[in-house]
Amino acid sequence: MALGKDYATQECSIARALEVVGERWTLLVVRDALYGVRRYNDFLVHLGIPRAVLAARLQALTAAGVLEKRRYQESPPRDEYVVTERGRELWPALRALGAWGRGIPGTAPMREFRHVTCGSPLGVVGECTGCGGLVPLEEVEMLPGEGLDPDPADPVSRALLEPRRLLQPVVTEPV
Amino acid sequence: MALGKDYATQECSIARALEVVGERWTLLVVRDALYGVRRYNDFLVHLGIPRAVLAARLQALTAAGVLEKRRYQESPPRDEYVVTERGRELWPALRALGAWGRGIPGTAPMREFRHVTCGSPLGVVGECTGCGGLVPLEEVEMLPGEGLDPDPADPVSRALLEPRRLLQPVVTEPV
DNA sequence: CACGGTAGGTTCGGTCACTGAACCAAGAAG
DNA sequence: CTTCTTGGTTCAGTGACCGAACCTACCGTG
Repeated sequence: MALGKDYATQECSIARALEVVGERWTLLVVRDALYGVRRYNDFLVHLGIPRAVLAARLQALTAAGVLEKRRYQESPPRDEYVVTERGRELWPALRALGAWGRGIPGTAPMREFRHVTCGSPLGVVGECTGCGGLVPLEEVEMLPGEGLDPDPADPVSRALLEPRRLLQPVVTEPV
Repeated sequence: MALGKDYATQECSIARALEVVGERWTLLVVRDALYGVRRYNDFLVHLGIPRAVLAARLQALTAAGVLEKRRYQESPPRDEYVVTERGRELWPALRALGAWGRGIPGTAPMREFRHVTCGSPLGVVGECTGCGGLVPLEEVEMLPGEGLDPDPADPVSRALLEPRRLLQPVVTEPV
């Protein structure tokens, strides 16, 4: 959103959160990071975001402490972006937004989320409807819903078709 | 964000939610509406938003079913914007974002939220830490926090300094 | 060593949304 | 008849976003 000037005058935690994650694409980048996407190229093909914007968002999120840039191989040097604890704390907000988005008319649910240790579906804010408490991200299982394209073009979407845990790194198998 | 083209290709409830509430200012308008702000002029002075943008957002939110335009006096004809049930369902998402925003370093908490019938503070997603369940918006009491300017310029901010329930209409007493 | 491929960017011109200020209109108040 | 209030619309300027092209290491192959 390029907020700075205006939102800064808002005396509100919501406005300050939006200063960090309120710009276009930013929350979708965080969503993908929580789904296990880590590499520049994977974000790129999965989101369909302009390269310059992606670079700016990754840098801003890293500066905000939501992502962490980490060298995963030396030769050739390659970095990946991993969500930090601070980034994981955005899960309830993303989950609530997603739950709200499901209520938009004329659409089928895209993904289902389950507490893997007890099998119950998640509530609107990521709590377990079975055992009641907030579910650690590692115990959240993501399953494809009926609204999802069964044969997507990009390899990241294909990898995300499998039932999988949150945060589990996406591996894009070569075509 | 003016999403349309790009986000439409995203197969994700979060992306679809952001199509509706992801543009600049939109979530802050909804926040104000949940706080009890209803009139064009009150949104204007409280948010410091350009008039054209406010008009566009109010119209878009009304079209999306988040707000409802309602005639509150006939002569002269005056309308107010009231949150619908669909709009109230955004509260968990806003609450989660606000809770996350409180964790941004270098800031004091702006507002506190309490379950008025039992006095316990609200958790990160609007649940009651005392009695456990999700709290109906009418039972949420909002109190000023230490980070809040004790003598703000605009009448809406002054009205929101008082402890008050969510959704309770803001009355801007004449100066 | 030339050549092509991959990962991760930067640069650049065009477009579109946001911004602030000015203007407009219907009624009420004086 | 003039001014004030409420709720807007119009308009020029600016800045963010867009897609495409280009750049830089490095690797693998012949």
